[in-house]
Amino acid sequence: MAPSRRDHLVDTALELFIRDGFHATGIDKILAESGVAKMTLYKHFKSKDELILSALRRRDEHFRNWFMRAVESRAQAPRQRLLAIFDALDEWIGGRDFNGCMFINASAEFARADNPIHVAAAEHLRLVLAYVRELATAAGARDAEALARELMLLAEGAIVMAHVAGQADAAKNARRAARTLVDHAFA
Amino acid sequence: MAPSRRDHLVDTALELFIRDGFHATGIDKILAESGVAKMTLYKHFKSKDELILSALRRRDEHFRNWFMRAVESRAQAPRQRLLAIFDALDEWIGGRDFNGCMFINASAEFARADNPIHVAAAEHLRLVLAYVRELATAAGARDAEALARELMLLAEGAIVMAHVAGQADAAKNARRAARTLVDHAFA
DNA sequence: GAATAAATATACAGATCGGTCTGTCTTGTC
DNA sequence: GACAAGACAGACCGATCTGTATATTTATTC
Repeated sequence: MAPSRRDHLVDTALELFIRDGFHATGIDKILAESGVAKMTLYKHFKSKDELILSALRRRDEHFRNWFMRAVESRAQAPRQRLLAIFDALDEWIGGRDFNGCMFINASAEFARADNPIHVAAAEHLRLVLAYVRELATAAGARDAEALARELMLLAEGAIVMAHVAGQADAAKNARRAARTLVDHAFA
Repeated sequence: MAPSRRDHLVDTALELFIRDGFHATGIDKILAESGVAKMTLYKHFKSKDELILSALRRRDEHFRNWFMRAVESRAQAPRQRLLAIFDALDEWIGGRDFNGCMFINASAEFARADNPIHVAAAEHLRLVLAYVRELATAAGARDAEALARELMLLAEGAIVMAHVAGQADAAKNARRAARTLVDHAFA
């Protein structure tokens, strides 16, 4: 079954938003790239912001799905999975299409905390943090919440250092630090 | 001596760029806010991008100046200064005007690595990292480069978690993790 | 006080923005 | 074959964008 026009639109928008940013990507470029008519877009979405929100939702789904599979396929032991987070991160960062975290970027362009787009970005981080907390709990960390938050800091920091400063080995540095923190959390 | 029109322009632009972002801040808004004429702007800057670059340079100067003073006024012992980084960070994040890191935001809006604005953002992180490395070296860490990079990850991660997810205590979590990493680096 | 330089106001150009409207063409169903 | 739904093309709207041109006012300096 062919993807619906709506899905195709969201996929195309997602790609362009990640590559060029939100403000820099005009409606017309999305339409030209996807071959969809303008009226079709506005039949499915009330505004560009709604399209952005749909793209963020899809990205959140895809990313977390990929991430959880990547972590869990790399290690069975819960404690090893906490480190596998950074192996997955390294794979992502090293990929050809890496262009930073879409949600960090969205928060940058829609800075006010009450903007629905910013709220969606915050929710994404909340969900990823919840997953890391699950891993930490399963591993039996003394303070799973604290450990999860610390590992999140390393992960987000690695994304930033890789994207902004071009540090290709950021995830490897993060993994080394994570091992120290994990060891300490179980000592 | 009154600040020059040029300086006033850069200061106003800086404020608006931090608050609303780069693409979302039009030339006209900067002019209206600063009370400067358009021709004056284009006498001093060839383009908006040049104004952005000037704003980034000023921000880099101001921020690193503030940051180094904030760290060094909080602790004398080099090893304590490594932790004071996160106390300074906490003060910044808790401030009323905190709106994320301007350089992370710039890299988000100007995503291509060869864009001069992106390059300027990368340079800022490089300089901050160099300072942290100095602190780590002065403290006599076994591997100052590695420790500095790890602490940078925590710092950038804290900025992201605070701005995107609204985690007001991100710097405190980062400080806790930093203590573990620092202790480990001297063990 | 005249000359000079700088900043001003204002209008405008040309492009692009998000979004609307009209009308045509295709497609599937009865 | 008639009909309805949905996607298409493309003109169009007002607003806004960066950047330019012109002409006036202000301030400094000799």
